[in-house]
Amino acid sequence: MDATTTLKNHDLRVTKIRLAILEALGDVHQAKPYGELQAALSDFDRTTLYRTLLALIEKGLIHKALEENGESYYALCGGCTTHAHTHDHIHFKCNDCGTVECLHLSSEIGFTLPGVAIDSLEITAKGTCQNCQA
Amino acid sequence: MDATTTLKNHDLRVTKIRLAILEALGDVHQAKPYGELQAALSDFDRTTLYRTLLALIEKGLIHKALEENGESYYALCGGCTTHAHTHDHIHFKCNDCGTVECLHLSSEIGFTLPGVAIDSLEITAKGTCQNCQA
DNA sequence: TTTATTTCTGCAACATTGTTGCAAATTGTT
DNA sequence: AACAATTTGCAACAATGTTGCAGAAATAAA
Repeated sequence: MDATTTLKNHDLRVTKIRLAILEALGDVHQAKPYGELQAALSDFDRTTLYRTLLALIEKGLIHKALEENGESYYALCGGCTTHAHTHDHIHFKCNDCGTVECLHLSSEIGFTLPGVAIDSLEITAKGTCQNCQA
Repeated sequence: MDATTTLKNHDLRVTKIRLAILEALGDVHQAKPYGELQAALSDFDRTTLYRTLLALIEKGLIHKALEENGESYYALCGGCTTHAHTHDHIHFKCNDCGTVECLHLSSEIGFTLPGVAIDSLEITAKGTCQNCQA
């Protein structure tokens, strides 16, 4: 499915920056930091990028994978909709190359906290990715 | 153990803002957002607060519990040292009252990701805390 | 395809947090 | 009390987040 169709399916008009963002995010399993996106999309206004990211998040096309040192990382969603974000995955950041990946978990992580009702769970693992292991 | 002793034990000079930060963080199990700290410590310069937080983190007295919407949440460490941060806990944020708690896990969370070497793990759960459940 | 309507974009402007350099003030030590 | 080492406050700037608004662009309607 191409980006144009994806946008239409998600109730979004097809515009240059939206197509550009979807293309820039490219790989479904890799999150990109805001700074990198802005550099890649420097033709567009910063405000527009900001608002477009918000719109894409709201419609369930992308999600904020991670926030670190004041910078947000964004990634395409695999199967999220406006009403149901199914993020049964964890984010892994390689301390070496800085790559942030969205990985699916083979097994469910289950645990309870006494007294509290858990709605959502975010797991961020850090370490060394396969490529960076000498 | 009082704050003055704690600072000395951690190789830090005893200054007003450091005592004030430790006091402001108060409860070991609750993380406070930067904005709240700044408001509580408005007598001090913002830069000083910033640098002091860095110093306290480096010496293992406090840790950054969570980063959300560009704001960092800080909490006292329970048993961290300069060289060994033992954060075998998760952070829980109540969507109702906004409270962020550092909770210890009763059981270890164990899982592996194919190919990668995991160094650290951060888990943030969101939901409704005990107080906010009607 | 032209027009109308809705939405999006770019610009200006400002708030907040992060960050560094430097001189003056403070702390711990002798 | 004097000294050396740190720390603080101020100034200054970078980056990100955020809003309002007018002009531009995209879709819907004629």
